Amino acid sequence: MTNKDALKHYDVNQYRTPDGYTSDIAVFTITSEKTGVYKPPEMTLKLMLIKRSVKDAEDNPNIEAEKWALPGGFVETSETAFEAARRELEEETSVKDVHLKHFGVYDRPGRDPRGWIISNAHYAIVPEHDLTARKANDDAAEVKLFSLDELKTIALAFDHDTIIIDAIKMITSDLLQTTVAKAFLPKAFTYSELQAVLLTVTNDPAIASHQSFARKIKTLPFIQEVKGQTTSRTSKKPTQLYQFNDMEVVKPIYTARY
Amino acid sequence: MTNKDALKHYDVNQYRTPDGYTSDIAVFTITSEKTGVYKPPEMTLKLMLIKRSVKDAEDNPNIEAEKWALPGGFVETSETAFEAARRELEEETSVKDVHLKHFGVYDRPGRDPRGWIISNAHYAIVPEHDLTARKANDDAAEVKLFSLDELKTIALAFDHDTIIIDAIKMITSDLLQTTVAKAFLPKAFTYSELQAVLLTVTNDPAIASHQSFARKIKTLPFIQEVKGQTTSRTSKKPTQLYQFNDMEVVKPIYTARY
DNA sequence: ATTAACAAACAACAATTTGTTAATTGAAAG
DNA sequence: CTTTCAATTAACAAATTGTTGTTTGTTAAT
Repeated sequence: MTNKDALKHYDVNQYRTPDGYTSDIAVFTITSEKTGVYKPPEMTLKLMLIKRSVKDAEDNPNIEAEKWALPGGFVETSETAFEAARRELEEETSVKDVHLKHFGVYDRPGRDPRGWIISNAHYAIVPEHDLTARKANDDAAEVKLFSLDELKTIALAFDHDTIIIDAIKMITSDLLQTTVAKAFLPKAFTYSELQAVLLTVTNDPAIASHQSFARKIKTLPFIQEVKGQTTSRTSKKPTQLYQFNDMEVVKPIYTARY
Repeated sequence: MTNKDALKHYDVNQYRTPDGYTSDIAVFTITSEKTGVYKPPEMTLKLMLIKRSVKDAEDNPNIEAEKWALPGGFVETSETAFEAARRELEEETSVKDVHLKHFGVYDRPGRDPRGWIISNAHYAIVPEHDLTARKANDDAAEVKLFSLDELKTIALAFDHDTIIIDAIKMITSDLLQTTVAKAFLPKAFTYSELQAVLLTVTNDPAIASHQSFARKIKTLPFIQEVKGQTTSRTSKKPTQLYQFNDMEVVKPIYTARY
């Protein structure tokens, strides 16, 4: 094999190599504040952050201590950053099968005082009740959910402020332009539950109007009725359940209404 | 400063570090085949690839020789992968100010036989005439533009087949869902030129129909008429020129028509 | 000078979708 | 029995789209 010969001559150290490769995760959840029985919930999009502890696991002073940060950690040689994110998320929250998506790389020289460390950033969507089982580990003194407004007011470690801005931008456009909203919802949901999810990131009147949205959901090719299935979660009158099918759509901005 | 104390205890070598960090670029262009004078052009989306030479710059056997590959190279400590992409693209094609966007990271263990090498992938949009000035460098025996159909038939280096599939997916959805189309067009363009760009990645009837698209372009909030400016590039009758303004829009799939 | 050719622009009308307001339904709660 | 309320249905005007056909401005051939 000709690659073998070439490898003999290849010196892996002719370039300076990074000092580390980390995987960070912006964990989003939507908290549902029930406004009463037989009412649709009020939903708020929140981001989970951990407070970096004063001492690390070996009892040494911790870097960027007492600031809020995205959960994450070093990627191992045997895994991808995506797999590392899944592993770390399970260590942190004991949740498997979360929706996870890469959204950016952060590699600005000097972004981490420990050296040339590249961060591969992902966002995750975790249902609220799965986060209640979360627990702080050695490196994380505290875990807390922040609304997008609260985020503006706190001190963040490293360049996590930049990463978080990008994460919010990405989850916002994905919620509106893809079917990820399904990761926030039960398999079968009502039109008003879907609507509440979307309203956490938009105030588009065509989505905010009950009549328009209830009429529209019936015609969306990527959503279908669950025939004969209803629930009374959101109203006294039993209401139709819907589910996403596996269709993915891309709609041009050039054919939309303005 | 408390970070200083923490750094004394931080051992940069406690984790295995990557053997390299590269920046790869999927360079897209649209070739305009003029179908005649005073006619709108036929456009085709193409990807520029380089053929890896048998020997490298030091006259040693080259890795993945004679396969087609994305241009790219190692990121230096003093720069981001994005800056490296810009630098390499200028070295390769002598073009500055190209539209450039990150779209993925490739870090599967074993993807590169030289070691643990992480690729940060970008796509670039370069006007066709800027690519004519391109020249092969030491590492690149040959440079060629491939249509999306031709790409399926050739041997690609490393995991560049996967990277290219993702690049095409990304530029397709960006062309339709953002205003990047402007990077393929002159500052002022006709409705049929914009239409031709979009038709390289979609066959949506609302875009393909001349009447519908010509009527629609007047109502798009992110495009405006260049008052009183016309051209005869595409027809004998002088036709109105348009330009993108700086508005960015996000249109939900939930309010589109199906 | 007249005419053919042709993309762009415009017109017109039916079909469809949306915005809006109002009425109805079904079950819970008092 | 009545009230309450989210969901659903109805109805109609307003706006947008699909479609077909006509006009316009210019080039090029006769």
